[in-house]
Amino acid sequence: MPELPEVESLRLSLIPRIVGSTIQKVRVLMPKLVSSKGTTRTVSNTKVAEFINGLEDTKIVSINRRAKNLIFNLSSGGILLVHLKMTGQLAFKSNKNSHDKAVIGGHPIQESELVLPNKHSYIIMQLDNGSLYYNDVRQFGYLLYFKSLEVFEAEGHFENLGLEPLDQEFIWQDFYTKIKAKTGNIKKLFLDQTVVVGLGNIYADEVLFRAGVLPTRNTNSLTKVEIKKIYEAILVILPKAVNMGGSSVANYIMADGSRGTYAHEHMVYGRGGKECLVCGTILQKTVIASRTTIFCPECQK
DNA sequence: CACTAAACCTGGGAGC
DNA sequence: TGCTCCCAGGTTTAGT
Repeated sequence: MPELPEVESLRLSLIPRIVGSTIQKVRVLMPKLVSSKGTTRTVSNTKVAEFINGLEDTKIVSINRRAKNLIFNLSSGGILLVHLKMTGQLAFKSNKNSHDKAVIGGHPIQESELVLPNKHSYIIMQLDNGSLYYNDVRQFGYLLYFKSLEVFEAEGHFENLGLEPLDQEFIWQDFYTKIKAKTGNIKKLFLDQTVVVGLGNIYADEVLFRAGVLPTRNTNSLTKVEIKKIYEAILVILPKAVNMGGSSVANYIMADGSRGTYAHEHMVYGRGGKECLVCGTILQKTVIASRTTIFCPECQK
């Protein structure tokens, strides 16, 4: 899936298009997607009806993000929570036939040809100014409706999430303290979202490469200097990736179907067996927490 | 507790 | 052209 830069780029591309729009009609073609996370998802007709009734005739007031979740605040006081998991997409088609190109960080992003709806458009929302499609090839994602902030908070969806790396609150001392309180290898720690959120398999490897730290290193062996390098790498890589619309490795797209260009900046992700772009050493591949992990044995210690 | 593997799914690419 | 196997941006849950 999209990691933080992709979810954030999607959010930024959605805001000018659908904040202020009213949801008129909702169609749920894949009922399990509106139900709670989990491995086997079964959904009652009542649950689907609650989802549809909660969203119809309500206005999208704002769109926020926590970790890799998108949070739509509705004029009714209700909340729509969207998680894209591996292959989710939110694509908007305007009623107007205009070519409206995505502009992220001041730079227009190249458009792709996206047919909407398509065979994986499983939830379709008709807005007053266009249509919003939730597509998801692998069907891992979910869209959850909560009738109020109180109900949403009571469910404790975000309770184990760590620091938001793009926030002002992401300060060095907090990061250092939190990381020192954990054990286990640093890559696994990034993937589990408990210290800092938003890094996934791509950005965990990219950050560790930039910081010069091996992904296999146990947190209790990391020096203060090394942790500082990791902290600084996060602060450089994530904003830059957002500015470039994220990494479109396979099917990640923004609201208008355009693709992000940060994949061109990848130093290690997807480059196992190739030469390190800094020192020329062959990049090594290993598996950590069941995920393919790429690193440079020379640049990372 | 900590860690790993499986589960949820479809599709693209590699190799034969 | 087609088959089989492996792999994929995430996260939860079952099993050791």
